[in-house]
Amino acid sequence: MPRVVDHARRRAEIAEALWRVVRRDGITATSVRGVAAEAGTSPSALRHYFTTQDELLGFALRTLIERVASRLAPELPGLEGRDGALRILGEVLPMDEERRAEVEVYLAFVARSTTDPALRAVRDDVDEATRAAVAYALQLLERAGELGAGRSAAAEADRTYPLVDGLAVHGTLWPERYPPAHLRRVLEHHLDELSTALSS
Amino acid sequence: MPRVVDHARRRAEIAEALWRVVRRDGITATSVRGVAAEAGTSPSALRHYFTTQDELLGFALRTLIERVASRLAPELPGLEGRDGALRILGEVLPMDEERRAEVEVYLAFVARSTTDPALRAVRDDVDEATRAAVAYALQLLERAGELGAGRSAAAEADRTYPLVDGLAVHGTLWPERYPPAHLRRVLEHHLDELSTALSS
DNA sequence: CTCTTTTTCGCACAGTCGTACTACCAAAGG
DNA sequence: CCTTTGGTAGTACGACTGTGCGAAAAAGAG
Repeated sequence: MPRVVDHARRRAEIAEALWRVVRRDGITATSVRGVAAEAGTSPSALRHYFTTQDELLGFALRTLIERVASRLAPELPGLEGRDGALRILGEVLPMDEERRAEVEVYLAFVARSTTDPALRAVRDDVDEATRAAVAYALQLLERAGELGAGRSAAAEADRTYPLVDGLAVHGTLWPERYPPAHLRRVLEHHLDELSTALSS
Repeated sequence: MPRVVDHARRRAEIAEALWRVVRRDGITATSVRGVAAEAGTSPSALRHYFTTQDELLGFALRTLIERVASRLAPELPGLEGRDGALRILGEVLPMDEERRAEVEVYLAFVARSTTDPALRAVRDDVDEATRAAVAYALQLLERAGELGAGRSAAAEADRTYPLVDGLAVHGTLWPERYPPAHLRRVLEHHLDELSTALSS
């Protein structure tokens, strides 16, 4: 066997290089040559790991999603009550620079995914997974009795999901106007509200 | 005087052609040649109205925003109470195909605006204007006594704005999963909530 | 008619894109 | 040592990009 290289690790490194290029130049100006330069290699070497650009883009997006998911998944079984719900909902929010970068890259991919079927499929999965995560957070509240009388976990999830997504977008696009403290305050205010009884 | 052409109208037509191209091919694949073909002219003729591509993109985005704003502005003074608030908040939501198209194009521009200073400025203005519109809607509720006791119009605006924006994004990206009826139901549920007293 | 001016068209230039192809290089097995 | 093979680099090709330039067309003024 010749020169051994960790294939999976190399692909992941290239994906991370792509994220940096997308953040710096935008997804429109993200080229195979640019990513190769950022990763410190040549376009030809890059093509050894990804035969086509679409494959590279798809892998980079899927890796990004998996990174977020794998950060939340392991501790998910141990979560309970309001703190657990906050932990879940807060994971999507850009509370630090790392997560802000992730959302920023993701937003660029979302725009592209409207006209790219492969990316579109990933986008649909992300929506499904996020919605499920929010629904689970609401169930944690309900189970802990932190959901006010007369409230439906499903109905409140329908409202909480777009709220959290909207907060994530705002916090990512305008971090000065909507800093982490603001996001947290709005989210906590919302959870406070959910704990009160719903008077018809 | 030679062949007279309504300059402003022609520019608007070209902008609309650009919107169609962005929806069809994505903003990444939106080229001067493509827009010219969609508008039924040549790239050279197009260049007579927009000397550079950045100028074309900026004008198209600004025109899109003005279109939404001019639809809401005239009837804004006459709006009152819950119906008025619903009217304002509903304007941003993709309740019909036309508005869904607008939001879709806008989302494409948002992605681009992260790396384009001129578009970025417009994006910042849109955030400011939308936030002000939501705040105004909340004031309408407050003035009509439809804001529950103990509630602050400002604090509820902080929560309502990302909610509406999130609903708009969801309804645009996944119109089958989040159809107009769903958006309206979630929004009304939220307004119902705002009319109740806030128990500390 | 001619002249003038706005609009349009065709062509060309330099640059970048994705990707195919070929040669080279390094390291492990014999 | 040599051979084999995964990885890398260079180069090239055709297509497409934004944009500049010069000529043609078209219509009102004289």
